[in-house]
Amino acid sequence: MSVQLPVEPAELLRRHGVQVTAQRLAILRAVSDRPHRTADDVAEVVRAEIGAISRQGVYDGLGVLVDKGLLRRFQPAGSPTRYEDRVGDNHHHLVCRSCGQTVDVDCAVGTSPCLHPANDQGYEIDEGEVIYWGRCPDCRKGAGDGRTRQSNRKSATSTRGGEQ
Amino acid sequence: MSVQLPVEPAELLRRHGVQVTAQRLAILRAVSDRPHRTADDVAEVVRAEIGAISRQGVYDGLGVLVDKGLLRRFQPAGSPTRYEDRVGDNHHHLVCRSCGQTVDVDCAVGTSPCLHPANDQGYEIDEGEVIYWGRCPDCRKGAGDGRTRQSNRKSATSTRGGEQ
DNA sequence: AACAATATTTGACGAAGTCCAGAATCGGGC
DNA sequence: GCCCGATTCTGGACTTCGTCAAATATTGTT
Repeated sequence: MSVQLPVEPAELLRRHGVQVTAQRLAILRAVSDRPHRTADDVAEVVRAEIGAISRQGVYDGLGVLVDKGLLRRFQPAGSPTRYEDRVGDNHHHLVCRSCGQTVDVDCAVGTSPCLHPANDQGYEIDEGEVIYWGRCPDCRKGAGDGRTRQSNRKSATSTRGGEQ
Repeated sequence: MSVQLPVEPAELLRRHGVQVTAQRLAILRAVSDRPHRTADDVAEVVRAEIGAISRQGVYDGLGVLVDKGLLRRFQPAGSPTRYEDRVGDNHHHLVCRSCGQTVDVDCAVGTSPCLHPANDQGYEIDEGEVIYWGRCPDCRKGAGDGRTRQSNRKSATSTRGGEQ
Protein backbone atom coordinates (compact mmCIF):
# COMPACT_ATOMS: atom_id res chain seq x y z
CA MET A 1 0.00 0.00 0.00
CA SER A 2 2.57 2.53 1.13
CA VAL A 3 0.37 5.57 0.92
CA GLN A 4 1.71 8.36 -1.19
CA LEU A 5 -0.84 11.01 -0.46
CA PRO A 6 -0.27 12.24 3.06
CA VAL A 7 -3.01 10.14 4.56
CA GLU A 8 -3.03 10.49 8.31
CA PRO A 9 -2.15 7.13 9.79
CA ALA A 10 -5.06 7.53 12.18
CA GLU A 11 -7.36 8.07 9.26
CA LEU A 12 -5.89 5.02 7.62
CA LEU A 13 -6.78 2.90 10.59
CA ARG A 14 -10.32 4.19 10.73
CA ARG A 15 -10.84 3.49 7.09
CA HIS A 16 -10.00 -0.10 7.73
CA GLY A 17 -12.38 -0.32 10.62
CA VAL A 18 -9.68 -0.35 13.22
CA GLN A 19 -10.09 1.64 16.39
CA VAL A 20 -7.31 4.14 16.77
CA THR A 21 -4.96 3.80 19.72
CA ALA A 22 -1.49 5.01 20.45
CA GLN A 23 -0.17 1.46 20.43
CA ARG A 24 -1.59 0.64 17.05
CA LEU A 25 -0.31 3.84 15.53
CA ALA A 26 3.15 3.18 16.89
CA ILE A 27 3.10 -0.41 15.70
CA LEU A 28 2.01 0.60 12.25
CA ARG A 29 4.66 3.23 12.11
CA ALA A 30 7.37 0.88 13.35
CA VAL A 31 6.63 -1.58 10.59
CA SER A 32 6.27 1.07 7.91
CA ASP A 33 9.56 2.66 8.85
CA ARG A 34 11.38 -0.53 8.38
CA PRO A 35 9.61 -3.55 6.98
CA HIS A 36 10.54 -7.14 7.79
CA ARG A 37 10.63 -6.51 11.48
CA THR A 38 9.85 -9.22 13.99
CA ALA A 39 7.36 -8.82 16.81
CA ASP A 40 10.25 -8.30 19.17
CA ASP A 41 11.77 -5.59 17.03
CA VAL A 42 8.45 -3.86 16.88
CA ALA A 43 8.08 -4.00 20.64
CA GLU A 44 11.45 -2.40 21.07
CA VAL A 45 10.76 0.40 18.65
CA VAL A 46 7.32 1.08 20.00
CA ARG A 47 8.68 1.27 23.50
CA ALA A 48 11.18 3.85 22.39
CA GLU A 49 8.37 5.84 20.91
CA ILE A 50 5.50 5.70 23.35
CA GLY A 51 7.27 4.58 26.48
CA ALA A 52 5.88 1.15 27.05
CA ILE A 53 3.83 -1.65 25.59
CA SER A 54 3.23 -5.16 26.79
CA ARG A 55 4.26 -8.14 24.80
CA GLN A 56 0.65 -9.11 24.52
CA GLY A 57 -0.15 -5.68 23.24
CA VAL A 58 2.31 -6.04 20.42
CA TYR A 59 0.95 -9.38 19.33
CA ASP A 60 -2.61 -8.12 19.59
CA GLY A 61 -1.86 -5.01 17.62
CA LEU A 62 0.02 -6.79 14.90
CA GLY A 63 -2.72 -9.38 14.71
CA VAL A 64 -5.43 -6.79 14.21
CA LEU A 65 -3.50 -4.89 11.60
CA VAL A 66 -2.82 -8.06 9.68
CA ASP A 67 -6.44 -9.14 9.89
CA LYS A 68 -7.61 -5.82 8.59
CA GLY A 69 -5.22 -5.91 5.70
CA LEU A 70 -2.92 -3.11 6.79
CA LEU A 71 0.05 -5.35 7.29
CA ARG A 72 1.28 -8.57 5.82
CA ARG A 73 2.88 -11.35 7.75
CA PHE A 74 5.49 -13.72 6.40
CA GLN A 75 7.79 -16.20 7.93
CA PRO A 76 10.99 -17.41 6.33
CA ALA A 77 12.06 -20.81 7.60
CA GLY A 78 14.17 -20.64 10.72
CA SER A 79 13.25 -17.06 11.49
CA PRO A 80 10.55 -15.61 13.67
CA THR A 81 7.52 -14.13 11.96
CA ARG A 82 8.13 -10.86 10.19
CA TYR A 83 5.81 -8.05 9.23
CA GLU A 84 5.71 -5.59 6.39
CA ASP A 85 3.42 -2.87 5.15
CA ARG A 86 3.59 -3.58 1.47
CA VAL A 87 0.29 -5.33 1.02
CA GLY A 88 -1.78 -5.89 -2.04
CA ASP A 89 1.00 -6.11 -4.52
CA ASN A 90 2.26 -9.62 -4.66
CA HIS A 91 5.96 -9.18 -4.23
CA HIS A 92 8.52 -11.70 -3.02
CA HIS A 93 11.48 -11.97 -0.72
CA LEU A 94 15.14 -12.57 -1.00
CA VAL A 95 16.75 -13.91 2.14
CA CYS A 96 20.44 -14.27 2.92
CA ARG A 97 21.25 -17.66 4.35
CA SER A 98 24.14 -16.43 6.43
CA CYS A 99 23.04 -13.13 7.89
CA GLY A 100 19.28 -13.28 7.45
CA GLN A 101 19.02 -9.98 5.67
CA THR A 102 15.76 -9.78 3.78
CA VAL A 103 14.88 -7.62 0.83
CA ASP A 104 11.87 -7.28 -1.41
CA VAL A 105 11.84 -8.28 -5.04
CA ASP A 106 9.20 -7.76 -7.61
CA CYS A 107 8.18 -10.77 -9.53
CA ALA A 108 9.29 -11.24 -13.08
CA VAL A 109 5.76 -12.09 -14.09
CA GLY A 110 2.80 -9.74 -14.06
CA THR A 111 0.69 -8.42 -11.25
CA SER A 112 -0.33 -11.55 -9.44
CA PRO A 113 2.50 -13.78 -10.43
CA CYS A 114 3.04 -17.30 -9.42
CA LEU A 115 -0.63 -17.61 -8.62
CA HIS A 116 -1.09 -20.19 -11.30
CA PRO A 117 0.80 -23.42 -10.89
CA ALA A 118 0.90 -25.87 -13.71
CA ASN A 119 -1.81 -27.95 -12.08
CA ASP A 120 -3.91 -26.62 -9.24
CA GLN A 121 -5.19 -30.07 -8.27
CA GLY A 122 -8.57 -28.72 -7.36
CA TYR A 123 -7.24 -26.22 -4.87
CA GLU A 124 -8.62 -22.72 -4.70
CA ILE A 125 -5.42 -20.72 -4.57
CA ASP A 126 -5.30 -17.29 -2.99
CA GLU A 127 -1.63 -16.62 -2.57
CA GLY A 128 1.65 -17.59 -4.09
CA GLU A 129 4.53 -17.09 -1.73
CA VAL A 130 8.03 -17.02 -3.12
CA ILE A 131 11.23 -16.93 -1.14
CA TYR A 132 14.60 -16.84 -2.80
CA TRP A 133 17.48 -18.14 -0.72
CA GLY A 134 21.05 -17.09 -1.27
CA ARG A 135 23.88 -14.95 -0.01
CA CYS A 136 23.73 -11.21 0.16
CA PRO A 137 26.47 -9.06 -1.37
CA ASP A 138 28.04 -8.36 2.02
CA CYS A 139 28.26 -12.01 2.99
CA ARG A 140 29.67 -12.93 -0.39
CA LYS A 141 32.37 -10.38 0.09
CA GLY A 142 33.15 -11.45 3.63
CA ALA A 143 33.83 -15.09 4.45
CA GLY A 144 34.98 -16.64 1.20
CA ASP A 145 33.47 -19.85 2.50
CA GLY A 146 31.92 -21.05 -0.68
CA ARG A 147 30.04 -24.22 -0.05
CA THR A 148 32.84 -26.48 1.11
CA ARG A 149 31.69 -27.09 4.61
CA GLN A 150 28.65 -29.31 4.78
CA SER A 151 27.42 -27.69 7.93
CA ASN A 152 23.79 -28.24 8.61
CA ARG A 153 23.14 -24.56 8.77
CA LYS A 154 19.88 -23.68 7.30
CA SER A 155 18.40 -21.41 9.88
CA ALA A 156 21.29 -19.05 9.46
CA THR A 157 21.72 -18.78 13.22
CA SER A 158 19.73 -15.59 13.03
CA THR A 159 22.12 -13.36 14.92
CA ARG A 160 19.83 -10.69 16.19
CA GLY A 161 20.14 -7.52 14.27
CA GLY A 162 21.39 -8.93 11.05
CA GLU A 163 18.30 -7.79 9.32
CA GLN A 164 17.95 -5.30 6.52
CA MET B 1 14.72 -39.42 -6.32
CA SER B 2 12.28 -42.27 -5.73
CA VAL B 3 14.43 -45.10 -6.95
CA GLN B 4 12.89 -47.31 -9.52
CA LEU B 5 15.52 -49.99 -9.75
CA PRO B 6 15.36 -51.98 -6.55
CA VAL B 7 18.30 -50.20 -4.95
CA GLU B 8 18.73 -51.41 -1.40
CA PRO B 9 18.11 -48.45 0.88
CA ALA B 10 21.22 -49.43 2.81
CA GLU B 11 23.20 -49.29 -0.40
CA LEU B 12 21.68 -45.92 -1.13
CA LEU B 13 22.93 -44.56 2.15
CA ARG B 14 26.42 -45.88 1.62
CA ARG B 15 26.59 -44.37 -1.80
CA HIS B 16 25.93 -41.00 -0.28
CA GLY B 17 28.61 -41.49 2.30
CA VAL B 18 26.19 -42.06 5.14
CA GLN B 19 26.88 -44.72 7.70
CA VAL B 20 24.08 -47.24 7.82
CA THR B 21 22.06 -47.59 10.99
CA ALA B 22 18.64 -48.92 11.79
CA GLN B 23 17.45 -45.45 12.73
CA ARG B 24 18.53 -43.85 9.48
CA LEU B 25 17.00 -46.59 7.41
CA ALA B 26 13.74 -46.27 9.25
CA ILE B 27 13.76 -42.49 8.97
CA LEU B 28 14.47 -42.61 5.27
CA ARG B 29 11.72 -45.11 4.77
CA ALA B 30 9.25 -43.12 6.84
CA VAL B 31 9.78 -40.04 4.72
CA SER B 32 9.76 -41.93 1.45
CA ASP B 33 6.56 -43.71 2.32
CA ARG B 34 4.81 -40.49 2.87
CA PRO B 35 6.50 -37.21 2.09
CA HIS B 36 5.77 -33.94 3.88
CA ARG B 37 6.04 -35.49 7.28
CA THR B 38 7.20 -33.51 10.28
CA ALA B 39 9.97 -34.66 12.58
CA ASP B 40 7.34 -35.73 15.05
CA ASP B 41 5.49 -37.77 12.50
CA VAL B 42 8.71 -39.45 11.54
CA ALA B 43 9.49 -40.27 15.15
CA GLU B 44 6.12 -41.90 15.54
CA VAL B 45 6.44 -43.99 12.44
CA VAL B 46 9.98 -45.00 13.20
CA ARG B 47 9.00 -46.07 16.67
CA ALA B 48 6.31 -48.27 15.27
CA GLU B 49 8.89 -49.85 13.03
CA ILE B 50 12.00 -50.31 15.11
CA GLY B 51 10.64 -49.96 18.60
CA ALA B 52 12.22 -46.79 19.82
CA ILE B 53 14.20 -43.74 18.86
CA SER B 54 15.06 -40.61 20.76
CA ARG B 55 13.87 -37.26 19.69
CA GLN B 56 17.41 -36.16 19.14
CA GLY B 57 18.01 -39.23 17.05
CA VAL B 58 15.26 -38.20 14.72
CA TYR B 59 16.58 -34.69 14.31
CA ASP B 60 20.11 -35.94 13.82
CA GLY B 61 19.07 -38.53 11.31
CA LEU B 62 16.96 -36.13 9.33
CA GLY B 63 19.75 -33.59 9.47
CA VAL B 64 22.29 -35.97 8.03
CA LEU B 65 20.02 -37.16 5.29
CA VAL B 66 19.26 -33.60 4.32
CA ASP B 67 22.93 -32.65 4.36
CA LYS B 68 23.83 -35.55 2.16
CA GLY B 69 21.15 -34.74 -0.32
CA LEU B 70 18.87 -37.68 0.32
CA LEU B 71 16.06 -35.60 1.71
CA ARG B 72 14.81 -32.08 1.29
CA ARG B 73 13.54 -29.88 4.04
CA PHE B 74 10.87 -27.22 3.73
CA GLN B 75 8.83 -25.23 6.13
CA PRO B 76 5.52 -23.60 5.35
CA ALA B 77 4.75 -20.67 7.63
CA GLY B 78 2.98 -21.69 10.78
CA SER B 79 3.87 -25.32 10.42
CA PRO B 80 6.79 -27.28 11.74
CA THR B 81 9.52 -28.26 9.32
CA ARG B 82 8.57 -30.97 6.85
CA TYR B 83 10.67 -33.44 4.92
CA GLU B 84 10.35 -35.09 1.57
CA ASP B 85 12.41 -37.41 -0.57
CA ARG B 86 11.87 -35.71 -3.90
CA VAL B 87 15.17 -33.96 -4.25
CA GLY B 88 16.94 -32.55 -7.23
CA ASP B 89 13.90 -31.53 -9.17
CA ASN B 90 12.83 -28.11 -8.08
CA HIS B 91 9.16 -28.64 -7.44
CA HIS B 92 6.82 -26.57 -5.32
CA HIS B 93 4.09 -27.00 -2.76
CA LEU B 94 0.44 -26.35 -2.45
CA VAL B 95 -0.80 -26.00 1.10
CA CYS B 96 -4.38 -25.91 2.34
CA ARG B 97 -4.96 -23.08 4.77
CA SER B 98 -7.64 -24.86 6.69
CA CYS B 99 -6.46 -28.44 7.00
CA GLY B 100 -2.79 -28.13 6.22
CA GLN B 101 -2.79 -30.79 3.56
CA THR B 102 0.23 -30.40 1.35
CA VAL B 103 0.75 -31.62 -2.18
CA ASP B 104 3.50 -31.27 -4.74
CA VAL B 105 3.21 -29.22 -7.87
CA ASP B 106 5.57 -28.97 -10.75
CA CYS B 107 6.48 -25.53 -11.82
CA ALA B 108 5.10 -24.07 -14.97
CA VAL B 109 8.54 -22.88 -15.94
CA GLY B 110 11.47 -25.07 -16.84
CA THR B 111 13.81 -27.13 -14.76
CA SER B 112 15.02 -24.69 -12.15
CA PRO B 113 12.16 -22.28 -12.19
CA CYS B 114 11.80 -19.22 -10.14
CA LEU B 115 15.51 -19.07 -9.59
CA HIS B 116 15.70 -15.82 -11.40
CA PRO B 117 13.87 -12.92 -9.87
CA ALA B 118 13.50 -9.73 -11.83
CA ASN B 119 16.37 -8.16 -9.93
CA ASP B 120 18.74 -10.21 -7.83
CA GLN B 121 20.15 -7.17 -6.03
CA GLY B 122 23.60 -8.67 -5.92
CA TYR B 123 22.52 -11.80 -4.14
CA GLU B 124 23.89 -15.17 -5.14
CA ILE B 125 20.71 -17.20 -5.25
CA ASP B 126 20.76 -20.94 -4.77
CA GLU B 127 17.14 -21.81 -4.21
CA GLY B 128 13.73 -20.51 -5.06
CA GLU B 129 11.07 -21.74 -2.72
CA VAL B 130 7.49 -21.46 -3.81
CA ILE B 131 4.44 -22.16 -1.71
CA TYR B 132 0.91 -21.75 -2.96
CA TRP B 133 -1.71 -21.14 -0.31
CA GLY B 134 -5.34 -21.99 -0.76
CA ARG B 135 -8.09 -24.42 0.14
CA CYS B 136 -8.03 -28.04 -0.81
CA PRO B 137 -10.95 -29.67 -2.60
CA ASP B 138 -12.20 -31.32 0.58
CA CYS B 139 -12.23 -28.13 2.58
CA ARG B 140 -13.94 -26.26 -0.22
CA LYS B 141 -16.66 -28.85 -0.23
CA GLY B 142 -17.04 -28.88 3.54
CA ALA B 143 -17.52 -25.63 5.43
CA GLY B 144 -18.98 -23.26 2.86
CA ASP B 145 -17.30 -20.54 4.88
CA GLY B 146 -15.99 -18.51 2.04
CA ARG B 147 -14.07 -15.58 3.40
CA THR B 148 -16.74 -13.87 5.46
CA ARG B 149 -15.28 -14.42 8.85
CA GLN B 150 -12.19 -12.36 9.46
CA SER B 151 -10.76 -14.89 11.85
CA ASN B 152 -7.07 -14.54 12.41
CA ARG B 153 -6.39 -18.05 11.33
CA LYS B 154 -3.26 -18.34 9.37
CA SER B 155 -1.51 -21.21 10.98
CA ALA B 156 -4.45 -23.38 10.14
CA THR B 157 -4.57 -24.65 13.72
CA SER B 158 -2.61 -27.59 12.41
CA THR B 159 -4.87 -30.30 13.73
CA ARG B 160 -2.47 -33.15 14.03
CA GLY B 161 -2.87 -35.63 11.26
CA GLY B 162 -4.58 -33.37 8.80
CA GLU B 163 -1.77 -33.92 6.39
CA GLN B 164 -1.83 -35.54 3.00
C1' DA C 1 37.20 -60.35 18.75
C1' DA C 2 38.82 -55.60 19.53
C1' DC C 3 39.17 -50.84 18.51
C1' DA C 4 38.43 -46.12 17.12
C1' DA C 5 35.22 -43.35 14.92
C1' DT C 6 30.61 -42.46 14.50
C1' DA C 7 25.74 -42.58 16.25
C1' DT C 8 22.31 -42.49 19.63
C1' DT C 9 20.33 -41.61 24.07
C1' DT C 10 19.28 -38.74 27.88
C1' DG C 11 17.95 -34.83 30.07
C1' DA C 12 18.32 -30.02 30.49
C1' DC C 13 17.58 -25.86 28.16
C1' DG C 14 16.04 -21.90 24.96
C1' DA C 15 13.28 -19.23 21.72
C1' DA C 16 8.97 -17.99 19.94
C1' DG C 17 4.63 -17.69 20.65
C1' DT C 18 -0.08 -18.61 22.82
C1' DC C 19 -3.53 -18.53 26.42
C1' DC C 20 -5.66 -16.89 30.48
C1' DA C 21 -8.18 -13.85 33.46
C1' DG C 22 -8.86 -10.01 36.13
C1' DA C 23 -8.06 -5.12 36.50
C1' DA C 24 -7.26 -0.72 34.58
C1' DT C 25 -7.75 2.35 30.76
C1' DC C 26 -9.19 4.45 26.64
C1' DG C 27 -12.06 5.73 22.36
C1' DG C 28 -15.82 7.49 20.36
C1' DG C 29 -20.92 7.74 19.90
C1' DC C 30 -24.73 9.99 22.26
C1' DG D 1 -19.16 15.39 29.33
C1' DC D 2 -20.63 10.39 30.08
C1' DC D 3 -20.86 5.81 29.54
C1' DC D 4 -20.14 1.23 27.58
C1' DG D 5 -17.67 -1.68 25.04
C1' DA D 6 -13.20 -2.34 23.08
C1' DT D 7 -8.39 -2.35 24.13
C1' DT D 8 -4.30 -2.94 26.96
C1' DC D 9 -1.77 -4.34 30.87
C1' DT D 10 0.19 -7.60 34.18
C1' DG D 11 2.42 -11.58 34.55
C1' DG D 12 2.65 -16.16 34.81
C1' DA D 13 1.99 -20.76 33.06
C1' DC D 14 2.28 -23.50 29.16
C1' DT D 15 3.20 -25.58 24.42
C1' DT D 16 5.75 -26.62 20.56
C1' DC D 17 9.82 -27.03 17.97
C1' DG D 18 14.32 -27.49 18.24
C1' DT D 19 19.37 -27.49 20.15
C1' DC D 20 23.35 -28.52 23.41
C1' DA D 21 26.46 -31.52 25.93
C1' DA D 22 27.92 -35.46 28.25
C1' DA D 23 27.41 -40.43 28.64
C1' DT D 24 26.62 -44.66 26.31
C1' DA D 25 26.15 -47.78 22.46
C1' DT D 26 26.90 -49.24 17.70
C1' DT D 27 29.23 -49.68 13.22
C1' DG D 28 32.49 -51.30 10.21
C1' DT D 29 37.06 -52.49 9.93
C1' DT D 30 41.36 -54.64 11.13
